[in-house]
Amino acid sequence: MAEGLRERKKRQTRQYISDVATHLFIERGFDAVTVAEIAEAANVSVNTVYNYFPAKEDLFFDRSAGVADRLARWIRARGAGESAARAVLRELRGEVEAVSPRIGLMAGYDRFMRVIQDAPPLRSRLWSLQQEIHDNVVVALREETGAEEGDPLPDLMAGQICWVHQAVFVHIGREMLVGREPAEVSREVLVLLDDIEELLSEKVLDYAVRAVS
Amino acid sequence: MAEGLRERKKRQTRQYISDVATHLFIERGFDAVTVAEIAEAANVSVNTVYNYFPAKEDLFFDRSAGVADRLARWIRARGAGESAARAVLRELRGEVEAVSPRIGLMAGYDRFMRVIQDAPPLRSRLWSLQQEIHDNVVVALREETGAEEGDPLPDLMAGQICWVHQAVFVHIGREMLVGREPAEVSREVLVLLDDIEELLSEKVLDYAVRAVS
DNA sequence: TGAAATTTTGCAATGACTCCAAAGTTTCAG
DNA sequence: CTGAAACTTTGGAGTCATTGCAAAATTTCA
Repeated sequence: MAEGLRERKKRQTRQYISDVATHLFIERGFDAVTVAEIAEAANVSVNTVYNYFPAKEDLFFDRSAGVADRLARWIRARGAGESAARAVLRELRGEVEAVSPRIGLMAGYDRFMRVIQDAPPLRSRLWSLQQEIHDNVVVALREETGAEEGDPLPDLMAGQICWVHQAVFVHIGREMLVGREPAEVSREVLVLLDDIEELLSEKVLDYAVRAVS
Repeated sequence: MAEGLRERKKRQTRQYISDVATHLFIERGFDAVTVAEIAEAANVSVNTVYNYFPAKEDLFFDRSAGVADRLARWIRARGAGESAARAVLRELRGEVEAVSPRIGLMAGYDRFMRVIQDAPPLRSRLWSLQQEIHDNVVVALREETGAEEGDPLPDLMAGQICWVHQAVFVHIGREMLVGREPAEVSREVLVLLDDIEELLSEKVLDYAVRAVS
């Protein structure tokens, strides 16, 4: 089954609603846009909006699907002889470096941040996203290290690793909000990543090293 | 001026409303209690409730005033030759040890956690509380170390220090939710604190050491 | 004791979100 | 091609948090 008309239509509708909403939010702010307005602008009923999105905040974060297990994925995909933390550091560096060439990726990121900045509900959502990331990392670490049931270590390690990720993005967000240039920010973040790595203990940097096959 | 009748009454009313609300939340859960019910149970109008508390969640967290600057206070009050991180570790140990004798302090803490557990809005509030704590720590560290304007170190260090605090409380919360005995949990947390300390790098443990007078 | 300051309250309104049953569409077997 | 089954969209009514406003009650103090 390729994909029925029904499926395709649903996905399009969903995408369209989310796009329209995001546009409106960026234009006028999260609070200043009512769900009713979004529905009207997207040519659907309010109920349809709620059919796709459980809450208003989800309209804004729809594009961030796949973010929740980023770190866990990176960890599982780490190379032989590489630890969980080092894998995450490497991937982060890669991602940040990849921005310089294609700066376009970050265009508009500041307006995006601005919306979040002054909408408490959106910030809450970001936090629960962090929580999800953390939980996924814990699961990954448990599986990768075969830690015992009550072992608190995977949890602590996940905390450290997620902290790295979070520190980077909070920093990026802050800089973008102040209007810094993407290229400059990306260069600066590479330095930050070095600082961060220096702050991690050997224990953390060497946790969950994948056996060299 | 000692304190007018008006002031006293206000404080009593506030306290009473919050108490009534907390009781109801613990009895039936956050969602299952409407602000109107709380108002009625406290013999005030709904508007009066909103006079004192900006949002429903604040009714539950009113008692946690003073929590926001705990860490910052601990850091500022650290002893000569002691670093910020070590001060926090010491205070945390002290607090945890102090629980064993007076176990009463933690009675009911599990029901308290339960309410938070299944009320997303309450969890959000906890997160913003963490954020407040973090921000206060950053300010404290900046002042104590005289770090330069753009120096990202205080922020990173604050992240590590707050992580310690958070790890401890998340752990306590989880254990209490599972119905563990307070005394047992407290003993276990002391071990956890050792694990945590071992995970911190020297850099973190030795940041912002107060000069020996 | 009475006017000024402050708090409490009632009323009305907005907006997010839920429930339900009535259309409207799409799918698919016959 | 056709009609019933499955699914989506919609309208409408209702709950609840939260806000704004002006009247009513209370407290303060000269």
